[in-house]
Amino acid sequence: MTTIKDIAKAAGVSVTTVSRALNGYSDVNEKTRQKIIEISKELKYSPNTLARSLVMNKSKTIGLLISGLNRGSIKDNFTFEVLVGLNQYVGETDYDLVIFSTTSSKQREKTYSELCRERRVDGVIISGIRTDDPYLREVVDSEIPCVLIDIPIQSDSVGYVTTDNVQGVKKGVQHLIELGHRNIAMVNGHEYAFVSRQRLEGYYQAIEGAGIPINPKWVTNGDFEEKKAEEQALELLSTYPEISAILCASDLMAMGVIKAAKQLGKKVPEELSIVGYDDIILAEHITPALTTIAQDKVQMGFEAAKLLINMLENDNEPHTITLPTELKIRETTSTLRK
Amino acid sequence: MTTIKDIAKAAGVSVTTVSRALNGYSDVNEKTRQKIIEISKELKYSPNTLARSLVMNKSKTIGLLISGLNRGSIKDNFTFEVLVGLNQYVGETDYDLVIFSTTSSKQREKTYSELCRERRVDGVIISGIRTDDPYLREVVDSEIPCVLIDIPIQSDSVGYVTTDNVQGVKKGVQHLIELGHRNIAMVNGHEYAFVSRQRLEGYYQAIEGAGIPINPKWVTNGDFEEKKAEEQALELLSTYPEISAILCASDLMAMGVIKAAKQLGKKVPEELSIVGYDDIILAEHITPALTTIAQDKVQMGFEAAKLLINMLENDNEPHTITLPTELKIRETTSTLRK
DNA sequence: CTGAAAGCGCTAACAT
DNA sequence: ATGTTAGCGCTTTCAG
Repeated sequence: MTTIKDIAKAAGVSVTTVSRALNGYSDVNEKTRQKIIEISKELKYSPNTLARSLVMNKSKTIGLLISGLNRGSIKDNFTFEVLVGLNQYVGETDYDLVIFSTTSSKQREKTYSELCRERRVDGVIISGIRTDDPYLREVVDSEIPCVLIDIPIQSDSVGYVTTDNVQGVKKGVQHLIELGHRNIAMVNGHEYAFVSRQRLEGYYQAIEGAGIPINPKWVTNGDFEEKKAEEQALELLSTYPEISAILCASDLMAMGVIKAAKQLGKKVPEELSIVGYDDIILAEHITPALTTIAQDKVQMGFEAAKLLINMLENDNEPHTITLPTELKIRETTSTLRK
Repeated sequence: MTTIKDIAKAAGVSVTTVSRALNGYSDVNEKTRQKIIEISKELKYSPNTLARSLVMNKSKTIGLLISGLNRGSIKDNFTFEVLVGLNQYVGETDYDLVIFSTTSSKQREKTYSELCRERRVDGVIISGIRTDDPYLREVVDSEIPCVLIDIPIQSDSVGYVTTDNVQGVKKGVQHLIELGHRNIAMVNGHEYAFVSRQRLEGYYQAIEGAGIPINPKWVTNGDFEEKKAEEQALELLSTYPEISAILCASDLMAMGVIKAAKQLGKKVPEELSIVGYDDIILAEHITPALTTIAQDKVQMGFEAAKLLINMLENDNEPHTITLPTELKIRETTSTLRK
């Protein structure tokens, strides 16, 4: 494996000059540079980024702490789309992404900062972490630049990108209200997700905004799981048959709710309108196609990478980005049938 | 940032001893070791893997060369599932995955080996590459251990994991034949994919095995694209209305074919039976649910990682794994209607 | 414009 | 059982 030493020898110069020539410094004779470049090509030289990182104390590497890289996250490919966005932006830079595997048994034997420091990543992107995850506290305390996805925390070294969850749900609920619904329930995620709190807030705002009294019993948690949501909906709809519409905090849960409706012999959307959240691939392909609040997951990844690299290179002030959502009206919502 | 030097100073020993103590060497007094470990905790020491990699000449890092990390690959989440499998296995080891972003404009300015050597990866996993990709030749020539997904090439340093594509398609076609079909067309991928060649072979074997004459005109390429497959099917079905069944080399293409059938007013499966390949998430959720040849993509990723790390650590001989497929009979195939 | 020398943090002979 | 020394490949003062 060729090193700058080899090149120096071949060119009859010092390693210093080789280093400077290859890195485009100005204070090197253009002829010398050309010669060095030529020789380095002949010798098929590639710089050793490890050595460079060691001395420069930065690795041009971004760590990925992503919980959704497991079998359970395949159906809703939120994680993948974020990854695509990250990759898209990072691909245009000289950074690389390293995946910290946190699925394993050994996962919690290393603290967050150990993980980062060992690999000497310049920054980190975190997605799919719960608010009660011990790593989260560490992130805030740590000096390492970090961008969170869907967790609105910020400091000098941490920023975030998220979508406007309050507005999102509001749009969904208002759509139902416009269709004449007043008995609107909600199947939310769980209390350890920031987005769930925000989506609940959106629900309240929309309901109250329409002068409809809030019934806390009509709000339940489905843990973002299809099965759990199905069970919750089953109970909800049996106990309160007057419910005519349900807003779900994820499309997967909406699919569970559709199953519940089917079991109870309630036709969707004639007897029960359903709104999902996310706009996963499945949403438009199931029957009936799911009305949902779409968020651009690829964009989220893209912006997260952009934000982090900006923080790394320039240190711009506002480290936060909130993306809009879009209501996609499809076939699971219709006017209230008396 | 604490280094072993700091620890050495604090413990009153040499850096060598610290290094040995921390790395579990036997030739160090147990008391000294305990003291060193304690101090290293107090000082919140994390080893610098960069420095270690540099001197050991291995990085405990696996490079990922994956073409399907872009918007176009979201619908069929083949890539993601492979990634999940990779992550699952790698997570149990002390390796990390680094994603080489090849989506970018700068992508082809670096050769394969430059990419690998710069980051000093110990091995590489490649997926989604075409047979005419210049990287492929480099892989074979290169010394760097590599596992290919779905490309049956092997040497001392390269292995592969794939599924039994011949058998897979054979099962699909035989299923159609058992249903009474004889006029069976095929929408294949493209000539730059090994799997396409193999799947075509499976088609031939099954057709000939049943004593049905082969009609080359009934085999067409859809480039693994939904839209392209739709167009091809449209032409095929218009020109040869006697075709009663189509085997597709991917589920996405099968969805295109379904659209084509719809346009021509052909009912699926009553008037046209369709078999897909892959068993993507969508397959069982669309209406009618797609009969397809399933491959376990997560498993593929898992085995690929396992294989590579085995090659890295032990150098076992046979570097190849072929996984089985499974025919999933759903709603797009039925007995031939006269 | 170029070179000598130091050092990034770590491991690995080779003593002792 | 422990320390000394050298060196991995690179960048970066500091001199010249």
